[in-house]
Amino acid sequence: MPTPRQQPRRYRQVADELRRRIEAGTTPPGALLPSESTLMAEFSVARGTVREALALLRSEGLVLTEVGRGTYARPIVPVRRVASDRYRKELEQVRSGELGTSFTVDQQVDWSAYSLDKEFREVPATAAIADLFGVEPGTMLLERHFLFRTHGVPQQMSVSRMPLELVAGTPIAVPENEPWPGGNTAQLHSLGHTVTSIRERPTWRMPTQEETEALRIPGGVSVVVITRQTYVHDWVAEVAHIVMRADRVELDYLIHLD
Amino acid sequence: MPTPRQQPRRYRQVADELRRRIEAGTTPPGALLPSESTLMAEFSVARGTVREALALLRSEGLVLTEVGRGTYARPIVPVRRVASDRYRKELEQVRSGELGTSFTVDQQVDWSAYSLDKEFREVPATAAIADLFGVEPGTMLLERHFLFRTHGVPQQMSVSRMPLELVAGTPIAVPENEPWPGGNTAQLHSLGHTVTSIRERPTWRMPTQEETEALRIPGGVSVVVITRQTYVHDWVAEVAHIVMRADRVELDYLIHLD
DNA sequence: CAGTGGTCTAGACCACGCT
DNA sequence: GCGTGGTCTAGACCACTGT
Repeated sequence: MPTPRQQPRRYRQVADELRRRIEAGTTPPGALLPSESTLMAEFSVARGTVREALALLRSEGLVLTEVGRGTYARPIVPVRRVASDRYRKELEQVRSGELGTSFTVDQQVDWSAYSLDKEFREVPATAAIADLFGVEPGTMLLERHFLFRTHGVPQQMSVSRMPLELVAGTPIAVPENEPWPGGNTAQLHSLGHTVTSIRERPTWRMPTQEETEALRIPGGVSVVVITRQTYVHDWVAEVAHIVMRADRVELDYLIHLD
Repeated sequence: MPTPRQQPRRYRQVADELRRRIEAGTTPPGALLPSESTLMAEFSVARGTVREALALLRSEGLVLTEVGRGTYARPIVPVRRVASDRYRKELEQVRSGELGTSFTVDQQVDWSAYSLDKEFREVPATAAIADLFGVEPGTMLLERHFLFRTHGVPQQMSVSRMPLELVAGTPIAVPENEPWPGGNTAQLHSLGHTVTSIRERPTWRMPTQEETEALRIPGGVSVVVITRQTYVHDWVAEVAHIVMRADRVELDYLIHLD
């Protein structure tokens, strides 16, 4: 039996007290915590100890840190539900001729409230991507990089790829046609292909430097990365990687059994 | 335009070099990295700097740390695919009378190779749980805590709840009947209810102390938590929380559109 | 500019795993 | 018992954010 520590670690004591204040509402969402030097004085600990305590709270998702500004309680933000039935809705919209994309469905924003940066490239498939498509490595792809914003705020980065052979010379290969009403589903529909299923594999990790800058992610916040394969029967028509702030999304998958 | 740093941070240099060694195979999976004091000497930096570098690699999932042992490159372990069609398979097994549970389906292990700790409680529904069931807070539930192991190694913790009214006096309320061939699906089937859909909401976070101990999670590894609702038409028959090591699972959702 | 967090140093004592 | 990482102290200089 390990002897329980007589003295709980100081950094945990500090973290516990700060957590208590946040949960009690003494430090309401969005409010700045005391600065590191203030906390050093308040708890009579070294700065390293204060920083350990704050790192713990960051890893719990309770606080965010921004340089020059400070550490603050996680603000309440509307969390975006990324539901599996969004693709069904998208398909219905396409068939009925309505506007929208799965992005606008998730965000519940008007089509007009979002904008995106886009960059198209023609690249050979890496081994990993070729595997997801089920083609030979080196097969040429149209790779489309997007940065979505709502009301000017960056929300989502994605890379979507389609076989170049499929889209070369079509309106899909023209960046100016994005955003395309109805999204991928509509694009494939315009080529005569109806999406039959979508496979999504979500993973979580810390953001890369590029992602931190592009999505303006504060310290301690991780990202969700969804690897998506768009199927037309057994054929993979599109492979995408979608990156979002983990604290702004809630994934929701409904599995029908009957 | 911010001036790019002339001198990259030392801890990043250390992390970059260690990362290079791992990716180049110089430090193969499972191999110990040099100890912190060795790294201090090798790179001529203070211990805090070495520890920052290792913390970065941990957050990237490249290395794991265990006290008294050291920091080592992440070993290659068979990753368990948690596929959405596991419930379909389970339902088919139940109908055909075969043994197994979705856990054994995921793990691809024999029914006999796994064991579990179990603890049953009768508790009133908290507000959050009641909301997931769509009942009044305080409604009595049978709460079943499980710790699954394969070949003795802890793999998964879960808490599964069913309305007490539904299961009181039935074999489901008897702990000795676990593990129950066919799992939840079979249990509900035995009461005359056929599962029609499953809703899963996955989230990621750092493990609690309890989870770290129960699942023997090394430093830097996070957990996946799946909130599951088992539906019989519009009625929620079960609410579960499933906790797994994030580096040992790959979530895989297939969304049928036709 | 003052104040914030980011990085870095150079010590120290401790709990834990292995042999 | 020895070496590992975990925790803690007390300094220092820097970059970034706001006023």
